[in-house]
Formats: sequence, structure tokens, C-alpha cells
Amino acid sequence: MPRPPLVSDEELIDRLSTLFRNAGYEGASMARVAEVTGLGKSSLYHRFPGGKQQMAEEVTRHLQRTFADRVLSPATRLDLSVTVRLRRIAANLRSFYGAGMCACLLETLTVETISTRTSEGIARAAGAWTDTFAALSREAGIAPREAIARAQDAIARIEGALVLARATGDTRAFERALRSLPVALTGATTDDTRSKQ
Amino acid sequence: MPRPPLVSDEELIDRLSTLFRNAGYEGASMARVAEVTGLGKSSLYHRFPGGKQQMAEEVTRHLQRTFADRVLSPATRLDLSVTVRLRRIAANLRSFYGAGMCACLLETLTVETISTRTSEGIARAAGAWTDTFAALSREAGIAPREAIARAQDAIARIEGALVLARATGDTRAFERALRSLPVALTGATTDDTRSKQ
DNA sequence: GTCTATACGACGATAGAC
DNA sequence: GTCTATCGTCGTATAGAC
Repeated sequence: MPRPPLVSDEELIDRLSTLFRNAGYEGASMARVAEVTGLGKSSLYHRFPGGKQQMAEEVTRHLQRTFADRVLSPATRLDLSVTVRLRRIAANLRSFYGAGMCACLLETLTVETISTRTSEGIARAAGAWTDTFAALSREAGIAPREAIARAQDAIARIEGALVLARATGDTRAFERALRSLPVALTGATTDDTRSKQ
Repeated sequence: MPRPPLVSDEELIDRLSTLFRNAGYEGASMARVAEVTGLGKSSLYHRFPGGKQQMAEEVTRHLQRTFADRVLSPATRLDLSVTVRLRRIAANLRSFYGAGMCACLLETLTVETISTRTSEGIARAAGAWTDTFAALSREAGIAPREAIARAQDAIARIEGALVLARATGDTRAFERALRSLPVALTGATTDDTRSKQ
């Protein structure tokens, strides 16, 4: 009769995700992994035969799912206006990133040397986020190509605000990025650089 | 009679800066440092008695100076209009960041565990950049508080575009961030989230 | 499935010769 | 000022008992 695991798979990947997000790939040493999960190293290699690389891959997948569920899910609430949906997404982003004080895997995992599989996962996550924002922008009447540009620009502003917050401790740019999200994706703009491209 | 160094101080800090920018603090192992500088480890500890931490501090200072000289210097060209100065700065940013494919110390050095002195240097560099942009914005007639907000937002957009480029390989958001820089700091905006703050 | 014990390399840093 | 040789520590990963 197989022995039940001390820590459920759900719990395990959840704690791993938190660690990888805040410490990055190289900062998340096996010692710290063992510490935050309460498991010995051998147990971890039993659950992740591929070692740290496999952990990074599964963390990437898990955070992408979590992001879709806990952040982007209002995007498909067709009963709400696009603006209201974006306001809800902004609120979700605020809590997901701890009001600007939490890092994003896009930033922490792209600095370090990681496997091709993991960086492909990161690229896919960025793509999914962009697609969601672009779809909302199109739904608000923005032309397809400009919708993609607006989506990328909005995400860039959010990510950059997180970088700035980590560097300076000032989270106001993050707050403004969230506040301006509905306008950035749906509103009129004085920025004529997009149409010229 | 003292023996002249194999590599000049200038050359040394320059190669170190390139390495730290692209590999980050933990990725810049002493082995790689020795490799790119052509010096042995002991020589490096002779020139940097404080070890890697001292290297990081001096790289931070050096890059801040370089950034001021090679990127932000048009800001004080009082003979040019603010818009023209910003276009020149945008061009400088493009070459400084390798058209979007080079990382920024703000991103790479804030992920990893570094000394307080170094992170203070990073914060100072971010502050200097913000101050320069905010001064230009004020010069264009923007109110002081909003000028700071615009400066932060413009920097966030640039930094975030670099993150996105590293994650996806798509540098178009970076290009747009540079193109819209003059308007972002000086022009009218439909973004009413700033004044509400 | 989890543990203790350990292998083995890479890390940052140092000693001492030249 | 630079080198070779080496230290101790921590990294990932594994072996084998329970």
C-alpha cells in the first residue's frame, strides 16, 4: 500500500512557485527549496526526477494557469463591458503582484541560464497575456494590429513598473499602470507612433 | 619600478560592465570574469580587494556615468528644443540597449542577492534617470508632480519593453517606447489617471 | 515516499612564488 | 601585477536504508 505524500502536489508546486518568483532560478537553491517545502532533497528528486530544471518548467506552467485563472479570467465575462473587465483584471494584477512588491517570472527567469523548454514556457506565457489584452482591445473597436501593439505596450508598462518598484521601492508607477489600463487598451490616444509603423 | 597592468583600468571596468549587464551578478562567475578580462583570479582580487561585490559596485557607478554621458547628455543642450533633445536621447537609448536586445542593470541586478551598497547605487541610477526625464518634461510646461509621474512611466515602459524583448524576442514594443518618448514626456495625454492621484 | 549520508563539481576567495 | 595551487563552502544530484 503506497504511503501518502507529506505534502500534496498542489501544495508543493504552490510553494515552489512562490520561491522561484521571488528568488529566481539560481537564487532558488535546493537547500531553500527543501526548506520551504519541508521535504528532504531526495524526496524532491523523487517527485521531480528532472531536478531543478523540471521544477522550473512545472512552476512556469503552474503560474501560467494561475495567472489565467486568478488574473485574466474576467476577460471572458461577456456580460460586462470591456472597461469593467479591465478594471477587474487590474485589481487582480494588484493582488497577484502584491501591490507592486512581487516580482514576475518574466523578469526573474529571463536573466539566468535556464533550459530551452523553460524559456519557451516563459515566451508562451507572455504570448497568452498579450493575446488576452489584444482581444479585449479589439473588442473595444481597436484595429487588430494596433490592438496587439497596445497590449504589448500595456504589459511593458506593468512589467517595467515592477522593475522600477524593485529598484527604488516606489510603487506609484505600478499603481498608475493599473489605473490607466482600460484607457490604454480601449481609449483614444495622442500617441501617433503606432499607426506610422 | 612598478609593472604596468596587462589591462587598463578603463578596459577592465568596461569588460566587466558588459558581462554584468548580460549575465547578472550570479551569472558573472569569477571564472567568466577571468575569461572576459584575460586576467587570473588573483590579479582580479588584487585590483578589486573587495571581490565580486566591489566589482558590482564599480560597474554600477561606471554604467551610471556612461549612461549619463552616452545617453542622457543631450538633455542639457539648451540650444535644441526639448522634443529634439528627446529624439536624440531615444536614439542613444536604442544604441545603448542594442536595439532592445541588451539587458539593463536595473533588471539584472535587482533579481539577485547583492550588497546594500550596490542596490543603493542601482536606486541612485534610477533616480538620476528619472530626474533627467522629469526636468525635460517640466521644461516643456508640465507641472512638477506630473512631470515626475511621466518620467517614471516612460522609464517603466522602456524597461518593460526590454523585459518583453528578452522573453519573446520581439523588440517592437521597445521601438515604440522610444518613438513615443517625446510625446510621453511633453505632449497632451488622454490619460487622466495621473491628475487624480 | 522519505530519510541520512555522500559524491563531485563549481563557486568565491586566499597563499605564496615570481 | 600576475601567476599556479589550493582552501572551504555550497551547488546539484545520487545511493541505499527504512
